Amino acid sequence: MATMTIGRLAREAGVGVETVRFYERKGLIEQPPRPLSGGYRAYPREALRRIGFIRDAQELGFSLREIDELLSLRADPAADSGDVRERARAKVTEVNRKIVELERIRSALEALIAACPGGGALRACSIMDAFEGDGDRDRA
Amino acid sequence: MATMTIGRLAREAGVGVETVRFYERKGLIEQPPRPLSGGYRAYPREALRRIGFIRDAQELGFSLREIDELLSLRADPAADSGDVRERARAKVTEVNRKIVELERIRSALEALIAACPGGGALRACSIMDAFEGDGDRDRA
DNA sequence: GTTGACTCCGTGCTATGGTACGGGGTTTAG
DNA sequence: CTAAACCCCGTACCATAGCACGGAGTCAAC
Repeated sequence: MATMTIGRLAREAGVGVETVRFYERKGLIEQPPRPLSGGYRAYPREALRRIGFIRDAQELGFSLREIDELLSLRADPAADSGDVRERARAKVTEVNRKIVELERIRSALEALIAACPGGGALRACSIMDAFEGDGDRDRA
Repeated sequence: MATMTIGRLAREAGVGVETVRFYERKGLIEQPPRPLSGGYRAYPREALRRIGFIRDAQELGFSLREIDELLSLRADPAADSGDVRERARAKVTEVNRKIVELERIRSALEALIAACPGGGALRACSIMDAFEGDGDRDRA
């Protein structure tokens, strides 16, 4: 069969069984079909990719609520596709901002690495000396 | 004078006063000098940039503990600069991974935007259809 | 020298994202 | 048909990252 139990899904996804149930309660993964009168959940393999996406997005600073928003962006005939496009574009902007900030941090780290090439007599330097942060975030 | 009170610092940084004190307790910003016998904290303007960095890094999925690690990467003569370089390089690798994942998410969003150009009769599509996630994270 | 805004500190509460537990029911293998 | 391994659900507990509060001290201005 092409389905798996919750235990196997959790193991393969590298999370706990409780985490899968937690995501289900939060609506991040849909409750899979199960034999009437209380049998076990039978997950399609696709659920594995979905959990992978959730974990990836979490490491990038998206909350579960935001991940739910990402996942519920869908273009089906029943939805207002203009609205979906708009929200998707907003997410792209957000992602681009994150990439820019990560690149700034990377630059700062690389400057730090370059600045201390050996056990020489260097002036103290930290990541803040190289980080180009202007604190523009709250001037909206 | 070139210093500011905690209230002003918090306002300009866009955080609460309690948050500043919280960061101080956690060692993320050092306790500023203050008149002996209990006067007010006098923050240098630099503290503003530091808080900016903390907020930026948080939005990118770094925990306060990890941010502390980033901030304490410093190449001063008293430190083992080889070790600092090594840790900095590890952080660069981590940052690069995050950038790659964000680019994958961006591609998926752009595919979604392209796939639903108007109110046409399109097959349902979601971000998962375009996301190239192989779930390799736990095969270490 | 008093008022009002601000700061001090400790303590307690909240939301998020889980993890642990425990008394059951289910499934599969022998 | 029974035992081991797994799953069910609810509830409780935990760490992280703050926010709220309250009584007291401080500072600036009038």
